[in-house]
Parts: sequence; C-alpha cells; structure tokens
Amino acid sequence: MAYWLFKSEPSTWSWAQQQAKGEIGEEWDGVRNYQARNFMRTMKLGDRGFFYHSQSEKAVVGIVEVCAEAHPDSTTDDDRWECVDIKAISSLPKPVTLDMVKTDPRLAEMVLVKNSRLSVQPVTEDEWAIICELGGVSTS
DNA sequence: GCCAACGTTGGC
DNA sequence: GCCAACGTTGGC
Repeated sequence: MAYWLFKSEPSTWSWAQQQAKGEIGEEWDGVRNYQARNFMRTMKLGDRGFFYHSQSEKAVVGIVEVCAEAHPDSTTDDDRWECVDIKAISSLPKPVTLDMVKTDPRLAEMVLVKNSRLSVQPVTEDEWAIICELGGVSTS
C-alpha cells in the first residue's frame, strides 16, 4: 500500500466538509498540476493519505482512504485532468503542524518541506509512521 | 498583505 | 525547443 498527502485550503474544502461526506467520499477535483495528477493516476483503491490544511492552519488534521481510482475531473471539460475520490477515515487526536514537521529531523526530507506548493504528494512508510506517532494515532 | 518559489504559457 | 512573462500558491 502507498501513502499520500492531500493539501487543501480550509476555506475551499475543509476536513469538516470531507468528514461530512462520510463513506461516500468526494472527488479530489480542481487539481491543475501535472505532477499532482500523475501521483493520483498511480493511486490504488485502499491507499491511505493524510489530509493537510494549508494557509491559516498548516497542519495534518486527518487520515483518508482512496475510494475511487483516477477518473476524469468532473469540474472541467479538459480531458488532461483526472482525479481520485477519497473518504475520511479518522481525525488525528493531535494535529501535526508544519512547525512540528520542520522541527523533526526525521521528516526533513518530506515533500511538504521540500516542495510546499505541490498539492498532492507521496509520503514514505517511515514518514507515515512518524506522523501517526506525533498525531497520537495507533498504526496497528 | 507581501513576496519568494514554482509551474505554465506563448512568442520567437 | 528555449526563455521571458505571467499567474498561483503558500508561508511568513
């Protein structure tokens, strides 16, 4: 299984809105960046991801699961753009802030730190475990 | 609200 | 195919 990170401005699409969608999940649409799209194309059903709030909050706030593999983005007629669907799994007991990520030397190589503008990013298994630990989530 | 970093676009 | 101009993003 692969791990990812989905970034969103809370004012555009928040974790609360994502959670309200429940089991049905929601299209991760609106991505207009080739790198981000390419990552979504490689995602498989059941892959896990972090939900990150950018701008004011700057913290990983929840865990999501890919519930539909890449398909055309319904918000555009441009067939270059595809997206996956994701559903909320659980909130982090303790949100992991960007500050905490930057402070932890084990997370220095995270894409979140290295390329903060990329809206869909891969996360390594190690990084996944560390952020779960910092967030108070059991990884079992 | 500013600005740096980055990606995309379009003219040549 | 290169590169300058422009737009967008996101941290501060």
